Amino acid sequence: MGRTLLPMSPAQQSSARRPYHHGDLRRAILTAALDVIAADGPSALSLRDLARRAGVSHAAPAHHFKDRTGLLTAIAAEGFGLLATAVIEASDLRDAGVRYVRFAREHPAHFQVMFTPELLRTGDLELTTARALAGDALSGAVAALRPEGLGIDTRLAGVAAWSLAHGFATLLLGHNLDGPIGDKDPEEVFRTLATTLFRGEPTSRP
Amino acid sequence: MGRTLLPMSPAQQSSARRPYHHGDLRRAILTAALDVIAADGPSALSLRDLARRAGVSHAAPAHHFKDRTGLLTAIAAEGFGLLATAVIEASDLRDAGVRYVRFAREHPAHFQVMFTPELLRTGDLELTTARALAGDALSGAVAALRPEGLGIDTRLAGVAAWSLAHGFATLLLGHNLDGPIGDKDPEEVFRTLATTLFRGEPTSRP
DNA sequence: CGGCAATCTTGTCGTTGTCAAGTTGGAGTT
DNA sequence: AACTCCAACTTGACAACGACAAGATTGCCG
Repeated sequence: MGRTLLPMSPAQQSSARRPYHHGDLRRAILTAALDVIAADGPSALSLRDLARRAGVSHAAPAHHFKDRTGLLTAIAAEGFGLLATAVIEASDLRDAGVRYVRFAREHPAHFQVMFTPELLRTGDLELTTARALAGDALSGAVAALRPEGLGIDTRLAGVAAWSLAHGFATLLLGHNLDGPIGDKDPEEVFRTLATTLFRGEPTSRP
Repeated sequence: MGRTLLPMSPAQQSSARRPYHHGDLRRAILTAALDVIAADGPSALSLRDLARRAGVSHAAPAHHFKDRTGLLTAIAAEGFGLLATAVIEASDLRDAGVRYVRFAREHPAHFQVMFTPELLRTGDLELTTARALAGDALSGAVAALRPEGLGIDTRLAGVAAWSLAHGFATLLLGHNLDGPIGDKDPEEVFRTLATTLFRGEPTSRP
C-alpha cells in the first residue's frame, strides 16, 4: 500500500523511488482519509497515519490542509459539490431523493463528514459556497414539484422530502435498515417509499 | 463548575473537602460527558478532562467504563432506554414520531452517540438489550397504525416513519432546518408534516 | 476486629496534533 | 546558464491524550 508506482502525471516529475515532491499529495491524503473514514469513522482519522500511508513526513499534510479540521472541511466541501452535481440533474423530486440516497451510499465518508458540523471550520468559504450550491439544487427539485396547487406549502414539502431522504440515508449507512429491508435494493425501496408518501396514496384507510 | 459542595447522598460519606471516594463518580462522569458532547460533539470528549471536572485523578474514569468506547457505549445504552420509555407510551404512530423528535431535542448527546456505531462497543450486552427495547417500542407504534388495510406493507411503513422522524431530528440537531422552519416549534412542524404525509392527503393536485 | 474487594491514585509509555525552523527543488526571470 | 524565490516537504520539539500496571485508601461484611 501507500505510494503508487504507476506512471504519473507530469507533476509527478523525474526519476526514482522517493521524489522530494510527492506530485499530488493533496489528493492522496484526501483519498486515504476517505478510506479511513468510510471504514472506521472520522474519529479514527489520524494525520500522521495518513502521512505514513502517503509515504511523507508527519507534518506534510498540514501544509495542504492546515490542520485536522481543515482536512475534514475540505472533504465536506468536496462532498457538497458532488451532491450538487448529482441532484441538479434530477428529473423530479422523487428522483432527487433517490440520487440523494445514492450519493450517501457511494460517498459514505463525504456524507458523514458533511453532516457533522462540529468537525468542520464554520465559515470556511469553499464549504459555504459548496453547501449553498447543494442547497439550491435541492430547492430546485422541491420547487419543481408543482408550480401551484400544493397541498402543503413548498417550504414544508421541502423539509418533509429532505427529512425522509436524509433519514433513510443516515439509517442505511448506520446499518439500521439491514433488518427491515433485507437484501432489497435500497434505492428501489426508497423510490417506493417516496412514491407512496408523496403521491398521496393513503397508508391507511378507515 | 467541578465538584459540587451541596449536601449529598449518604454515599457521599463523611466529612471534608476531598473524600477518597467520590460518592457517585459514575454518574458525575456521565453527566459531564453529556455536557461536553452536546456542546462540541463526541470527538471533543477526553477522559482526562472529565476526570478533572469531577475532581478525581486521570485514571479514575477507567474503573467505571474501562475505556473511552466503554463510556460512549454506556451513554448509548442509557439513551436507548430513555427513548424506549418515551416512545412506549405514545398514543399512535404520529405521536411516537413527535416523541422521537422531542427525545432528540432533549437528549442531543445521547441521540448523537446512539447513532454513531463506530464509537460503540459492538455486542455490548446492556447496549444490545436497550436497543432491542427501543426497537420494540417503535415497532409497536408502527403496528398500531391500522390492524389491517394498510396501503403499503407494515415493514415499509415502519421504515418510512422512522426515516422521516430520524431525518427530521438529525437535520434539526445539525441546525440544518434553522432556515426553513425559522422559530416555529419543531415538534409542531413535525406533527404537521407527519399528518400530511401519513394521512394520505396529496402534496400536489393535478 | 480483621480482611477483602471496590474505588481511586500515581507513574509511565506510545501516539497524536500542532507549531517552529530548516531543506529541497523546480519554475521563471534575466 | 546562473540566480532567485517560493511552494512543497522535513526535522525536531512539546503538551495532551488513552491505556496499562501497580499501589494506596476505604467502607463493608463477616
